[in-house]
Amino acid sequence: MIMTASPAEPKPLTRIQTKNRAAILDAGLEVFSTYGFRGSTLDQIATAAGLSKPNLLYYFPSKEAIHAELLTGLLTTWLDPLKLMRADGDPVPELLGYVRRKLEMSRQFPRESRLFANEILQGAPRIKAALSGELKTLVDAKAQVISKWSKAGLITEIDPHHLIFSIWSLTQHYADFDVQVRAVLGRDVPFDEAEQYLVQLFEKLLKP
Amino acid sequence: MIMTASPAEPKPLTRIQTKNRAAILDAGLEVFSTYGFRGSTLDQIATAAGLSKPNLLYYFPSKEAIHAELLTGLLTTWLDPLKLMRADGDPVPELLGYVRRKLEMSRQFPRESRLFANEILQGAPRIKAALSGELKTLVDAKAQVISKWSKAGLITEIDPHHLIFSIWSLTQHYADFDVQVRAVLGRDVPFDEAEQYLVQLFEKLLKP
DNA sequence: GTCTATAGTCTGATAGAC
DNA sequence: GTCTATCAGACTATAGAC
Repeated sequence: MIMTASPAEPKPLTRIQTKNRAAILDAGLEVFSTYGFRGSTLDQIATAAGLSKPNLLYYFPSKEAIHAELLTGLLTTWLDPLKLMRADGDPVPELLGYVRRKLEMSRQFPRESRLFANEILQGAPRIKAALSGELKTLVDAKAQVISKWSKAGLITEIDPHHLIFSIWSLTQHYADFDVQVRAVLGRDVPFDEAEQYLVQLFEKLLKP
Repeated sequence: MIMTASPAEPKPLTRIQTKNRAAILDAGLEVFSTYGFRGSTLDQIATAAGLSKPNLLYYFPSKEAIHAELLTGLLTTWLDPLKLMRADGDPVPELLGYVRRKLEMSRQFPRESRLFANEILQGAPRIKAALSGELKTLVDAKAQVISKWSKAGLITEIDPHHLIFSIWSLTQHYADFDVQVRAVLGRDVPFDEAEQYLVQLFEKLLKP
């Protein structure tokens, strides 16, 4: 009798499995990003995915598992725009590029942004470790780069951590508080206007 | 038999009623601001208030009623800092004053900020009307004031609505995403630093 | 792989004793 | 005014037929 010793035999997924897993994750994103983890139910997710509840639990062992897979998949995507900021580039264009990429994520992935916002707003119980680990490490490294730019006189003297926080808050606002922005403006979120505004803001702010 | 015709006889509350209602509202704020409406349970609120669940429902008819009372009470408080911005004052100090008052609310009432954020993030089902009504009216009026300042050359040319959005997002970030800020900085939220940073940002931005 | 049926728990809310 | 007891429905998750 022949058995491989590998503990993690990577079973290939059938077409139907691939399709259903994708449907569940998309439905989970929709529901979790709207109601948070505790406020979401398997019934909602199953209905949104077009599956029965037991069938959904055939693909994922638990509600936690769906949420966890969404969050871990998301973190990488979320860090990418900041990773792309290069220390050897021109400071202002590098920072403005970061702002633009981040705003673009709010435009294209508002549900992902709200999923993340919900998790943090609710105390980040499932992702706190990654915040003080992976995220802090990356932010600290990039803050050092910004500090060097400041000291070299290439941009104004500025607190690099607060600068990064302000980029996060300003760009994510248009996704996370989308309902409020639309209610106040009386029209859809004008991302092109927002981009112009943010470019104006950061160009003036960063000027030495 | 004498009966007043008044449909809303304002029964005076006993001391114990006043105390218990306050305890329930405080507990509700704590729980709703952490888990959102759907994710919160009466059990949690009752425990936090030091009451039994039936006793809690003696003071408020339903979960909705507690949440509604918190939200309506909050809206006024939330609009006040903007209302205080005067058209006949000096533009830059008036706007910086607004920024400071708003940040001060994040510092002193982070739970209230998160309650509001949760509600909006989850689609604002219980407060959408106030957003397109009362809030929009106030914001539009103040936006006109800012526009006049712009046109008179007292501040830079700027989109007034996006300016207001940016004040909201920057100040509320320190309350709503408090866990993330603390994780990245590795220490408590430094509100004094934040204030200095935001003053620097808006002074540079507003300069004509 | 997908279904029905259901176990076992939690939820918002009520009844009725004290 | 406050409690114990409890309801009906919703909840996550499992068992087992097909």
